[in-house]
Amino acid sequence: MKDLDFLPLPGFGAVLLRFPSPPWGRGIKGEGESFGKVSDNILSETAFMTESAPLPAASSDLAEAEIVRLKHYQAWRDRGVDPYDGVFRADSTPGGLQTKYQDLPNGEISPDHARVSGRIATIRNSGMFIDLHGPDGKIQIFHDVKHLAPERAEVLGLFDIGDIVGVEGALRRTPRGELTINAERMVILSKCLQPPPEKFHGLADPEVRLRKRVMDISTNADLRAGLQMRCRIVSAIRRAFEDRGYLDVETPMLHTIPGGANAKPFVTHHNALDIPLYLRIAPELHLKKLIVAGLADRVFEIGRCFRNEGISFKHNPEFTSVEAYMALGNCADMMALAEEITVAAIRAAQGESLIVRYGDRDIDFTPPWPRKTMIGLVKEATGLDFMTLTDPVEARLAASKIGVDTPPHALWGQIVESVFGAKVEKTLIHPTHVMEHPRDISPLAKVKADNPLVADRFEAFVNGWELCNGFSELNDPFDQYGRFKAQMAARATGDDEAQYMDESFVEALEYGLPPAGGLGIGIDRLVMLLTNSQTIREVLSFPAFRPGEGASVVRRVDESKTPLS
RNA sequence: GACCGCGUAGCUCAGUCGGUAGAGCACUUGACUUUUAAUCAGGUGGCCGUGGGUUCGAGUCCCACCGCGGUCACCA
Repeated sequence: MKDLDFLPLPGFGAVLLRFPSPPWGRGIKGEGESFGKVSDNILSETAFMTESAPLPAASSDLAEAEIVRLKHYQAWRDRGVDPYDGVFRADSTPGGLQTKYQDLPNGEISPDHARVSGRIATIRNSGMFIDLHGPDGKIQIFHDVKHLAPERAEVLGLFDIGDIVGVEGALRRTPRGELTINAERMVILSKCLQPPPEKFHGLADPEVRLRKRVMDISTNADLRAGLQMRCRIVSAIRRAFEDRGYLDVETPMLHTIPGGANAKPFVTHHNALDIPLYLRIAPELHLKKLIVAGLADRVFEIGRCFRNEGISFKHNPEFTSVEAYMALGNCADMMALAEEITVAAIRAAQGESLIVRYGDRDIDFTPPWPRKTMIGLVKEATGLDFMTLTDPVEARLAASKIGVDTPPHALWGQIVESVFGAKVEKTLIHPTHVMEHPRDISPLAKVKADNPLVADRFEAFVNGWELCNGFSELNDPFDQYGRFKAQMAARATGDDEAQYMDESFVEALEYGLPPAGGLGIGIDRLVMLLTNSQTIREVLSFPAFRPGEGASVVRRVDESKTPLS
């Protein structure tokens, strides 16, 4: 056996395991030339000295599994290897190899070599079989321990589940059908000091899942697939807007006046300017300013909004929306656009079918979606016709009689909205455009020419959730100024989510905003529907939660004075 | 914010009527060497969320607090 030919030189760190030529088939034939060549590369990539780290110290409250990992870390150091400073160039990924060699028959060995990196997920047969997980899939690693030199076999034991390693070797498919790399070398690229979650169940406690989010994503294939799907959906949405001539723009997150929505903002402070700044609750006003400015006739922005409100299965303090504005467009254009964009997202998620399975429901997104007025839906559900109950006092009394209580200062439109929210919203399972929202609750939308009580505005509801919001943008600066004044009055009566006067926005309107349609879509909720996720946490990489006491092996070791022995 | 539920080993979970703290995975020692959540035999590992109370005795009962979840409220 030629094992010793390939031992790393003293002081050359990261090449740790060398295995002899495999005792089977074509691997023997190809081994000499390709191995020698690649070997030089790996040696050159990894040939560097590593400083000896200070001896770690472990406090007695470390779990045994943590201490073992620290000892393995130290053992690498003792061999002159920095287990965080390896260099490895992969030419393949686990999932890519699964696809490329899907036709390799059981028991066959490919003449090809591959170099992959990944995280050790399981170790079987005392290191003989290792499952290596990468973002796109997994592949099995095989070590023929019988042919491993004793000094190398010893090093094999320094690998732990969770370590990130690089592996090179020939490809084969085992008689039982598992695509496998016959490892000729394995390199430590990053030592895993924390014991990973239980390999079969992963993390189950919802709190632990949040606090150890990194490991949840790493070990929970469904979560990982959902987050990856989210990214593809967002890309598809971006492409769909660009295909329709919309310019992908960015506007400020820090606002001097929180505007564009009725919501409570997060407040921060700019030191040099010595002014409060608000994390944006909506990009709306800035995007319309860009239309005024003539940057483009069509703009869109996919990005974060922040609202200082409660957390629930469909609310996160920061969330992602897309907003789009179309010069010369109107509310009807936006309803059609909402359908097109949603269909593009569905195609990215599941292909041709527009029937989306969510929980135990099949939701049919086939356009065009039904278009109904809010007043009409409320009348259908309750028998109350708010077109004839236009006095706030009468309206409030009527709502109260059917169990919908509203505050004394509530405007007619707010009462209608409350009844709609209580009696109608939950019933809208299949996509439905709800049109003609009350003017009172639509301070940025044009009123309907034939009915000044309602705005030319719609919201699309799916599964009882609001998914889209769009309208014919109010571009009359006189009207807009008056609407802001009305919002200020509402704020004065205790409505702390009413909007602020934004004089710079009114001034922009005074330069002339062309007639325009605007649309907003809640990305998180759309992704929830398309990934069959029951909570918004499943579609966010790092959902919000209250911080608790952290636990870190490194920190505890640093604080300890007991040397690790 | 209100109510209900949960919190036990690194992870997943049992824990009966209040009476010595349990299993699987992980880790470790050994066996095994073409496994697939490998298997087999032994071993290590606990502030039972935190603090108080009742009791001869509390993981278990009571109170408070912390965290999480659910329902409701709030929420474009």
